[in-house]
Amino acid sequence: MPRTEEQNKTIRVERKQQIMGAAMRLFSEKNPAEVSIATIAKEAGVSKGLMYSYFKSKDELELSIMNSTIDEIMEIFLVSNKVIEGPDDFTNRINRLFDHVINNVATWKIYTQLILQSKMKEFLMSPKIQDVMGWYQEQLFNYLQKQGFEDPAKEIIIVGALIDGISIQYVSAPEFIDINIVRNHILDVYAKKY
Amino acid sequence: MPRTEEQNKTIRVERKQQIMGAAMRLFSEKNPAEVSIATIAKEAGVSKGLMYSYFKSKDELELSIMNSTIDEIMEIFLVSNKVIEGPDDFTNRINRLFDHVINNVATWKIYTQLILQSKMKEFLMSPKIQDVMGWYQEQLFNYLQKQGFEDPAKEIIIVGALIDGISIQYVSAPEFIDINIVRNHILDVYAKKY
Amino acid sequence: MPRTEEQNKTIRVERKQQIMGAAMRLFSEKNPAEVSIATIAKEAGVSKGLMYSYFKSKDELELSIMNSTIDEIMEIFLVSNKVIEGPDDFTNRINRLFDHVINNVATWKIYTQLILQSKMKEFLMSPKIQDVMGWYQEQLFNYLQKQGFEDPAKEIIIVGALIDGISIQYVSAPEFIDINIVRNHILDVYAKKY
Amino acid sequence: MPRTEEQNKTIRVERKQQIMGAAMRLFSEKNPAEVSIATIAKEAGVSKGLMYSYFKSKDELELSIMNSTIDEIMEIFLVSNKVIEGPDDFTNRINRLFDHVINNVATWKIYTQLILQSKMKEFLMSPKIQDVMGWYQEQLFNYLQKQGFEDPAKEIIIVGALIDGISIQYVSAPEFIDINIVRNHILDVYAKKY
DNA sequence: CATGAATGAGCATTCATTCAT
DNA sequence: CATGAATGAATGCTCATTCAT
Repeated sequence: MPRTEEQNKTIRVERKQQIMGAAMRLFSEKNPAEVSIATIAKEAGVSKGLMYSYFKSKDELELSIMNSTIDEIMEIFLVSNKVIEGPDDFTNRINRLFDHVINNVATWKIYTQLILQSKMKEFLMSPKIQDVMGWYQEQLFNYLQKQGFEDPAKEIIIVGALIDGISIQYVSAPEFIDINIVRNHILDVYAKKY
Repeated sequence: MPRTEEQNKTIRVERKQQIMGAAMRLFSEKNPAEVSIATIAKEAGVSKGLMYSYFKSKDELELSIMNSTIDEIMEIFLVSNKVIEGPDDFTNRINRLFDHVINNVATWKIYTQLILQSKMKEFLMSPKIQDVMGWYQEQLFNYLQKQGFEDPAKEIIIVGALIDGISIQYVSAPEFIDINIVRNHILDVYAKKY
Repeated sequence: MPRTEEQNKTIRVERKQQIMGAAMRLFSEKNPAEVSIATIAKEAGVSKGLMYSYFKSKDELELSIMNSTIDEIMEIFLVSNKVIEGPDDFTNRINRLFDHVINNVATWKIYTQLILQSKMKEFLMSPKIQDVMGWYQEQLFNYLQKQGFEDPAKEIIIVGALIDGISIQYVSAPEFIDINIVRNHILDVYAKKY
Repeated sequence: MPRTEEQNKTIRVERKQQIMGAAMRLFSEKNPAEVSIATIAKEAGVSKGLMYSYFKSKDELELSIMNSTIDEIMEIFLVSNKVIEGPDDFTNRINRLFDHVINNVATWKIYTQLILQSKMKEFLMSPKIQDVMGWYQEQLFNYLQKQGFEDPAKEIIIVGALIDGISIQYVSAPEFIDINIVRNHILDVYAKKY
């Protein structure tokens, strides 16, 4: 008795995640160029041939992973598009972000590798990303202004550098880096309630 | 008559730099794994075969570039091993560092890519690197203590994160990032003269 | 639907023999070092890439052929491990051997090439080979003693030299060498019935 | 002061022998195809370039060695073209031959490798070689006839097989083979004085 | 005569992709 | 939907050969 269409759809979604999960695990340890389709297939527990039923090419698989990684990280910042309501909300968001870095080293390793690739530039400059980023910076600007910072634009850059810097250090060597020192510093400086 | 040994040495030194320069240019744009020896040879204007007269393997070439990149960056920090004498000296060092980032984007792009590679971990943990890093942190610690900071160790981490963060942003998209905002921030906070 | 495991096994066994057959044909004419994988693939009627699905490397292919050649030749001598029962049995064995040389020039060409390779020495000195050889010499010794030869050990060396010598001559130029003269000589001298 | 033409000629002859000697040493251990010109040059203590002033190509070098090896071995048999005068002369020739095998394993290793190569066939079938061989077989025939052998042609084949067989065994593993057993056997059978 | 830097064709090997089953 | 045998283009690397010095 053949599977229903519904069942097939479920299988397809599961299989796709299975494959992407395997690929992410491998890509976080090695460069995509150094990970073969055969290796990914084995890690995912499927045949090489089946891979091509889910992704037209290795490039498309890489792109899918890039997209879902970016999406995952964007989601952290967005919190469903709501405005930053005050120091507590800001604190929550920062905590969410740092916790995510700590709990998803693989994702962030991929993310940091990605932003260094020249083919990512166009991607990061795409309207979608720019929109999210622009909106987020606006939120931060308003929040920091409300908090009494003279040059909120400058502070945004500083916070961004701090987060990027400590994240890259952390994913490079999680066992040697105390990421919370920077987290607390950011909260101390930018989430003080007056 | 055959070339003198002197002449051959000169040729070999020049050629080697020619090849390493070409490789650095390409490695800064793409992952080494995605850059073929043939491409490097063409960029360097030499034949594929000659590459192997200067580097036993592609791996050795990559390693050479890793080493020279690390050496170059270490040199920025060391300033002939002298202690940090005061705010002016600190300012000079920070300027030297930021100027180097601005003028050597390729080198720093490679550097940031390198620290994400797992095979680099052992390298960065090697005594040589750890020595330099340890010595440098000691210098910074003493300087920041003299400057009146309560928790110099914390400040070192923050400055490190700031520098790493803004550098990675800058080398990713130099035309969009105003690296000097962070430079001035660091100087404002840590090089104030009392 | 995918092929059954059984079907795949059959395919792999056939293909492997196809490749080894082609390689033996070529190796019997030229030194393995002078025969490229591309040539073997063409002779076998498969793609270069497929070769590596059956043999991890060219070296492994050469080794496989060495092994199967040695095995084939050992088998000639063993005759199911039975003792040499008398002149008739001895005659049969000698005939079997000479017939095999005549009908398998390629195999013997490879065999003679092999015993000259220094890397074969350790192989020929391996316990497995030494066991078979030792057992066989013992059998011969007993037989020749029973036949009334004063110094059977000496005769074994002479017979061995005769066989090796005429074989190498025969496989070098089958059309010019009358191998049966030596066959008859051996039978005349060592299989006379009293 | 430039070298005289005489001196140059001497140098050239010496250099050539130096190179051929080095090549023979290496060829006796490894297949020519596995020995690079660079290796031969280093072993001979000359530059790669110089090799080409003495031999137009690697092939020509191999051919030169083939020729000189064959010449050297032919010389053993010929003894200045004199007829075989009797058992003592025959004994001397056999001894000369066996001693040469024992003292020139490298040469004989090359020789045995050579006769298995298909490109050697035409060489061995060349008039020059055939002449020498023919003449030598005639000598042997006459000698053996005089010694009272019924079928000298058959004996020639047997002696040839014995010598080839024991030689190939000896050069394969000199430390395990007692070549003199065959030498004595040949002398016993074919150099008995009546 | 002598050197070794330089070349490029050729080789072993890998791997994304296809396709018969 | 699922498999893995098969392909062939591309890659790292070697090596005979050339040639400026």
